[in-house]
Amino acid sequence: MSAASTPEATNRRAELLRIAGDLFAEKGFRNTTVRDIADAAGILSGSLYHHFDSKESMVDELLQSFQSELFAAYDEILASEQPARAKIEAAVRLSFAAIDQHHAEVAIFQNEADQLGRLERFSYLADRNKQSREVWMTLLREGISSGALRADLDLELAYRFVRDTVWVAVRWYRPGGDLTHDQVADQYLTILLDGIAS
Amino acid sequence: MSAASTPEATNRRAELLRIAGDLFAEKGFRNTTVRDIADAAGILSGSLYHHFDSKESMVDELLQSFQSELFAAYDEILASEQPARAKIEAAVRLSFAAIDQHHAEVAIFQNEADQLGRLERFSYLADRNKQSREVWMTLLREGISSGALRADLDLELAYRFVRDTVWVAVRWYRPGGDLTHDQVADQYLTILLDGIAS
DNA sequence: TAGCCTACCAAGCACTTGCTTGGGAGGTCC
DNA sequence: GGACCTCCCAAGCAAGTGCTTGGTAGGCTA
Repeated sequence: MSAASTPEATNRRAELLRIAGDLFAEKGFRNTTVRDIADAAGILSGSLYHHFDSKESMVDELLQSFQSELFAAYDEILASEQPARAKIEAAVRLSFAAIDQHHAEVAIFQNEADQLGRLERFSYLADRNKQSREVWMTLLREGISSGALRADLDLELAYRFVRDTVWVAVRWYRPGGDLTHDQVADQYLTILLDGIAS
Repeated sequence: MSAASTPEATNRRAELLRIAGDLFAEKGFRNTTVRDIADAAGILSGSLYHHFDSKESMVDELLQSFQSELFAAYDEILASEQPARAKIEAAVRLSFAAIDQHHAEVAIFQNEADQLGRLERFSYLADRNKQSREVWMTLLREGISSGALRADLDLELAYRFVRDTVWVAVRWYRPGGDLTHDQVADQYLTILLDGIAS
């Protein structure tokens, strides 16, 4: 019925979660069937329910553990002692590192957050969304007041611009490709900070 | 069996298509059932098949007519006699106008192109993707060779950056909101061209 | 007024969906 | 060697899926 008493004890469970996450990221949550997951794992669909309560709980676990890790890292940057511009660069780099190391989770969050967020179980997604907004707005405000960023920026639009440009890269970036995530982050930062005009 | 001999003759059909498009955009294609569409239209699901062959043909018609209109407009900009920077600005503005006026179609294309593209019927989506790449790469190259854009740009990454930042706005932009699509385009262009740094 | 048309309903078919049930093979612990 | 545990299979259920079928009401045309 329930999973192992200590979830981390069994790594079969962790592997099933990884397989499910990859499929959710590739085909979408609703578009991935429990039979798809079971096939990819080499077992029958019913056997998945020895490890997990439901399909929902799989994606729930993936998103929660990823987000708690991500936001802890954001908080560290916010609390650090460095110039505003360096903080922004660090936050952008962190996001690209997340795309590299937690590709499935980022993709799932980007593609399914709107849909899942309507379910009560996933109401924390809206909270994390607000939290993300506060992180970036704080960084942008610090940047403006310190003189590192243009004072004539529309804060709200600038926030959306930064947020979107950072996370949308999950659509094409593939771990192990030509460029490392830090190289991509460098290029994005030069464009974001200084623009493409000469 | 088949639809009206002249599709534009009946506007009931056009309205059903609009209703379906809104639902596809909001809930996703697979996640929208023919019963959802019929409910929203106030008829029974079977009655939809008097107007359309299949659910697939509905989204097909939406995407094809939108894209043929969009790329005709891009071609006009490419062929026009104006400086490289003005062409880029025009192309960005055109994209935001499309988000405003064809919100559902843009959202569907952004969210479903990867999935639908795997079906042979929607193989033209990949062609349009290449065509879009050629449009933007041409604009960027003209910008660099004319001196309007920085010469040290990574063309490939710059293209992805521009493409993504333009279309991803469909996620939050809502027609009839605080800002017009042209105001949003202005803000995006200042950031894209000159960056957020001071 | 006969023939045809558009737009729809009522019912249901074949299939897919997430999930449940009962059980069994192989290992571990005392 | 008995009790327990982990991990899985075999079979199937109820709900939901896209789509089909036969039919009907009301209008338009000759």
